[in-house]
Parts: sequence; C-alpha cells; structure tokens
Amino acid sequence: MLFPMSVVTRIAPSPTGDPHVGTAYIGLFNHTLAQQSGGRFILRIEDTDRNRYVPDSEKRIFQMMAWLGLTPDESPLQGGPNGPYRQSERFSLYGDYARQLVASGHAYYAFETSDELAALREQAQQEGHVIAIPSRDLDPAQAQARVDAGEAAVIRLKVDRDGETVVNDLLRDPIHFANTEIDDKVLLKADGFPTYHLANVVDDHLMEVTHVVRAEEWITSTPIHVLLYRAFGWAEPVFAHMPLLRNADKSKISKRKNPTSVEWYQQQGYLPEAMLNFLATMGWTHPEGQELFDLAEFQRVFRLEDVTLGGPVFDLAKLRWYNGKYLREVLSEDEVARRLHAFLAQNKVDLPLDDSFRAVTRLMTPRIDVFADFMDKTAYFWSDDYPTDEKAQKAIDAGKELLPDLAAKLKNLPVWEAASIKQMFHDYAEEKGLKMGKVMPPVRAAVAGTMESPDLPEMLEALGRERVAARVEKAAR
RNA sequence: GGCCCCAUCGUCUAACGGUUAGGACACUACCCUUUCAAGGUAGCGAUACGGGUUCGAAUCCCGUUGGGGUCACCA
Repeated sequence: MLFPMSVVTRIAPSPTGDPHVGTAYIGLFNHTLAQQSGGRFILRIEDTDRNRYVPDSEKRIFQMMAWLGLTPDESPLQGGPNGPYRQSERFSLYGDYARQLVASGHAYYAFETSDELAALREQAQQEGHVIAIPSRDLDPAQAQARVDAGEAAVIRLKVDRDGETVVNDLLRDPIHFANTEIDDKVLLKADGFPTYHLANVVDDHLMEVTHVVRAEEWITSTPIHVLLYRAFGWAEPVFAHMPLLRNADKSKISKRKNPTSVEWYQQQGYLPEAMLNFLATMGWTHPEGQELFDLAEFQRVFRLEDVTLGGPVFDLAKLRWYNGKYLREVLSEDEVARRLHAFLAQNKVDLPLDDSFRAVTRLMTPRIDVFADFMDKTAYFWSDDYPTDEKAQKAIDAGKELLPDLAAKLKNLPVWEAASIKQMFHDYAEEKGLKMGKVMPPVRAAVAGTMESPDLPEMLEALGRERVAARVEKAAR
C-alpha cells in the first residue's frame, strides 16, 4: 500500500510535563510517513487545559524531537502556512465551529452543574447505560436565550440515539460502536476553551491532516471524531491506532515503572540513533530481519500496514544492547569519542578531547553500553586517587615480590607501546618461568585498582610510562 | 462493571493454509583470553484453551480464558 497523494501527519502533544517516550514513538511513525510521500509532518501543541499546563514543557518537547532528528515541517517553532500551531493561540476559532454545530442541530447548549453530572453519571452507571444529559431536550431557542442572558453553558455533541458509528482503522477490521454507547461529549467548555475532541478535529481539518496515527488509547473516542467530521461535512482522515508501549507487567507505560522521560535517556547517555532504532522495533520488524538500521533505511522500508498490534513491552535491556551496538559497530571511534566528550562536558566533567582521551574511549567502548557507565569504570585514568578493591589488593599482595622488577623494566622500556610492553611481559614471564596469569594481575591491580579493566599492555600505553611506573613502585612498597 | 482493542519463546518479533515454528534481547555453557567486556559457538525456551472449516490450521470462523484501553467541562 502506498499513499499516492502526499501524506500530512501530525503529533499533538500536550505540554503537561516531561517529554514522553510515547510521543517520540508516535512521532517516529508520523515523521516517517510524511517523509515517505514528500508530505508534511506537523507538531501541534494542544494546550487547552490550563490546569495541567507546564510552562517549559513545550520547549522540552521541541528539544526531544530535535535530538531524535524528527524535526517537524510545521510547528510553533518553525511556523508554517497553517498556524498558529498552539491551540491556545487558536482559541477564537473553536467557539465559532462549536456554535455552527449548535445552529445545524448537531450540538446543543448544556447547563448541568458538575454536581448534577456526578449524580447523573452514577444513575446511568447503575442503570447500565451511557449518561443522558437533560439539557439535550431543551428548546433550542430557550437555551439560546439563557446563554444570551449570560448563563454558564457548555456545548455538547448531540449523538444519534440509534444506529451505529463505524471507525475505519487502517490496522484493524472496521470497529462498530452502537450510538447508544456514545455519550454527548462536551465540545466547548464553559470557559470557552475547546475540549480535545473539538480542537483536534477542527485543527486536523484546517491543517489538512490526511493520516491520524496515534496511540491505541484513542480508539474509543474515535467515533466521536468521526461524528464530528460528518457533522461538519468534512472528509475524515485515515485513522491508524498504534499499540501502546507497555511496562513489564503489560500495563500502559508509566513513570512509576519505567523511565518515560526522553530526557532521562539523554542524561544516561543513550544515543538518539539507538533510541529510534529500538522504538521502530516496537510493533514492527525490518522485512529482511535486519536488527540495526537508521532512519533513512526505516523510511525506505516501513509500511504502516505491517505494524503488529500486540502491546510491546518497553525492555530497557534491549535498548541498552542497541546502544552498545551503535557504540561498537555503527559509529566510528572518532565519533564515539566526540559524543562521549560532549556528554561528559554536559555533566561537568572537563577532559581534553585529545589522543589520550580517544585511546581511553577506544578501550572502554566495548565495556560500556551507555555513556553514563563511563566515568565509574575509568576513574584510574583521570586521577591517581582511585580506590583499590579487595580482589585487586589480593592480586597485589600475591605478586608483590615481582613488582620491583616489573617497575624497573617498565621504566626502562625503550619504546612505550602496547606491543613492546606486551613483549616485555612475555620475556619476563619466560625468564622467571611464570605464566602471564601470574605476572600481569599484580600490575593490573596496581595501576587500576580493579581487575575489571581493558587489555593490560594497551591500558599501560594509554596510562603513560610515568604514571604506570609510579603506581607500580608505590604498590611494591 | 459496560463498550472497545489485542493474544507465537521471559521480552521484541518472523511465518501472509503445508517450515524439524525462524531470528534478536535476556539467561546458561563452552571457545578466545592477562582480568572484565566485546566477539564466536551451542543450549534453554512459544503458537493460552476448547470447538469447528479444511486433505492439511500458529494462520480462517465461533466460544472461553487472559491481558490492555476507555468510560472527565484531561489530553
């Protein structure tokens, strides 16, 4: 299936908190779909709930998208022909559309208070049907008069009391909803702000969105949207509801059970490429079984209809593996060093981006999955003040009598390179009739304070002759 | 609870009526080896259950069970 016309997609996050990994997930597919057809990918901010509004949230959503390389074609930042892209700035639009529906008989003014609604809801619950709003049966002219007189009112969608509404979802069979199961949703709140349902449909239409690709949690409100499109006389877009990312217990992914803020992943030193690659495999697999692929490749082969519908568990272990793979096999050594350096700088670790840093990075890359692991495992490279753990101390004690010899030989080695250092160890082991497993450990323990460290000759080369000699001599005492 | 969606190894998934049900992560073992990793090899491990349809079902249909979502003047 290819979309012949150009596809216009969007994500519509609410600025209510941390930039969510689910937004990134949905963003990936929307961005890709638009790119594939040479269409447009819109980022619209749905900030109609003033109570939940978090001021810097919007900025952080932009940053997340930029970090991932999912830059929108139109957004509050970029602007575009269909702006403004913040619903709060489109405020005046929605009232007119809502009133248009009242005029055409598709919606009505409702005056119930929240207490009354609570009682009605409880009653409806007990009687086993959807809430019925008394205002629905008010005479339109009288209702209008009350509104004109200044009485507080909301505008509700007037849903037919019989028949059914069918939602066509690209990924599923048609979904049938009996209209009796759909309640008369509020479209315009008493404060004049639109609810999600109204604003979303109006904006998607005005912005010429052709494909609504969003999370599965929206399925049950889609019949309302379909009804709205019909009431306005607008063509409905293609709907595709993606599976919801899950916690290990299969519930909808949540802050309490998983890191859901993309900023957390940035702070841990995950690579955006790895994150994207991992996210792409949530509900989709590369047709050739390829595990590693970049955004361009994803765009080349992705087909919406191949998305699977089981709720994918967000497995941090697998994400870590992807990240390690990118570090080891995708990015160049130089690139890894540069990114690691930038990461450390952001964390107030000031190291020069020099050959020594690059050498340590090269040695450590196979030993870390994410950048956050780096400093913990490399303390002995940056300071002489590093801890010596129990195992290392035992190794030092066991080989103490060899250390003076070794210190001298290291000091006097003509060439300070891994190869010659290695040769020296070989020669010395042979001379003493010892195994390498006997001569190397005390030195390793002395210079690193831990047995968990890189190849010894290479590590010594990276450390430099002076530090090595000093540390070995110190341990020999 | 009503409505809706979903269902292959622990996890992500492949299979588009015919395969010893494949791969990846994780786990285990072995190899490599100066430690730890990385890498290599192997192992463990699944079609939720019950009925149909069919020569033949993981695949199609029905039911059951299980999981999830949703029932706001939040999105």
